[in-house]
Amino acid sequence: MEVPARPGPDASSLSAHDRVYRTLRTRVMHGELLPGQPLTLRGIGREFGVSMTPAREAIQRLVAEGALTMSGSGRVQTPELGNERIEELATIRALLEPELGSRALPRAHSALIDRMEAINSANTDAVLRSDAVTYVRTNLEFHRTLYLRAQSPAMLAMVETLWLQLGPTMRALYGRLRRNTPPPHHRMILAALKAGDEPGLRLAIRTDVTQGLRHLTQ
Amino acid sequence: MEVPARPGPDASSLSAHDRVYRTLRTRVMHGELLPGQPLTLRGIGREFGVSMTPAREAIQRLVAEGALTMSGSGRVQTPELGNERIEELATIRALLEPELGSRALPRAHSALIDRMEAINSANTDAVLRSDAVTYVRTNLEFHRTLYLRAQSPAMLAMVETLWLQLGPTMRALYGRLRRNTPPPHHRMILAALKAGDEPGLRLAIRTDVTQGLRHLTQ
DNA sequence: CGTGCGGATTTGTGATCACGCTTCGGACAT
DNA sequence: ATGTCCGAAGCGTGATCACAAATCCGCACG
Repeated sequence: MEVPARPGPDASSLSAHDRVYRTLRTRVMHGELLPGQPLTLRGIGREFGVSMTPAREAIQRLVAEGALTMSGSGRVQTPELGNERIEELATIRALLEPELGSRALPRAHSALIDRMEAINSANTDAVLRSDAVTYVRTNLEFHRTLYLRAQSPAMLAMVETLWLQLGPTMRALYGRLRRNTPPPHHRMILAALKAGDEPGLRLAIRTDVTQGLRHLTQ
Repeated sequence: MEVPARPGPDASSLSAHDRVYRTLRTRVMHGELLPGQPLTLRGIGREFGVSMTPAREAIQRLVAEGALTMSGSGRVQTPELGNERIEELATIRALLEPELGSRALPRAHSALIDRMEAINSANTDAVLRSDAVTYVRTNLEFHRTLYLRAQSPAMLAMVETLWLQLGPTMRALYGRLRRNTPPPHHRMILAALKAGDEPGLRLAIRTDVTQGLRHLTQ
């Protein structure tokens, strides 16, 4: 119905299937859809006012990225990940994201850190309000704001694919345990950035990523 | 026309778009298509005897995986990667593949090593015959045979996505410099496997991945 | 009250078509 | 001989339809 995705900075909303794709993508990544939620081509087409053709392309693309799973009969739903899969994806995040942080560190000026602190406070707000979707969204924004400075588009795209696969699961997990403490390691990340401490930054990011998901699967 | 892809172990060739997708995917990954080669929906449909619809789905899926690039006007071709992108993808390989090797190490029995040595000799043959496509294919088979033992499907899928993006470029690069020496570090990988030397295996894989691509971009 | 079972509905798949845009080739003028 | 322009051909996009398979719901049977 609503959620304009992010018609955003790029003025390339030319094709209908791209608009559908982008909207569904951010919905999945931000955890607006719960794991196992089914999607139908005709339903999506109806919602976006398009026919089945662009809906099918958008769905197919999301399936290829792992944002959605397709059963043998073609039925599509958000993924329901097992613990071993969650830990595997967390491991990959722990391998890639410190590298992105390290590459961003030399280019992380004070304006960037200020912006990250603002996002982090919005994140803390979401925790106190028990707003799972906003929590996930601001958490990812915090990381992406830093990683954009790494100027490593392929690596960032790969990490976003991981976020995409974890989106519904993260929302469900964060919603399950109503944590009332802000994300623990974001302050360590900010401190390491200010100090220019590269090993400390790597460690802070790695523990933020793994710890954030590890104690949820136990 | 030919190249049955790998109708392979899974007997799920039910849908036409899946058959098209799989065939094109292995073509790209093995470097059977040169960088910049254009693809058209009607051409693919004609070749596979299907209409544009399944051809479009297969293409869209490959674009989502980075195996093909789509211009703003919807034109599709194999990617022409710049050096910085190649090095970035090689860095990601260097981060993920040693981890896969390390996870496979405890499960690498002698039968597996024997199979890898057979693949490696086929690889050496391809080098001596200057058969670039076979070289790329056996090289990837060598790695995949090991990584399958890691039982980390998400990580393996991510690495295969990297191979897919590098496919046309690898073929073009290996074809450009007619190397007549076999891949240098495969023997080190095999030796580390036999010795159960985990740090040595990580190093051997990392250098095989980076060195294999690094001295090609210079 | 639980358990199969059968028909109606809904779903994905693939083919076909119309539309608008991009691209490429040749003719013309310079 | 070179550059420009215009037309035709080819392209991707999206809508619609027919078909087969899967799913769902209610009814009958145990």
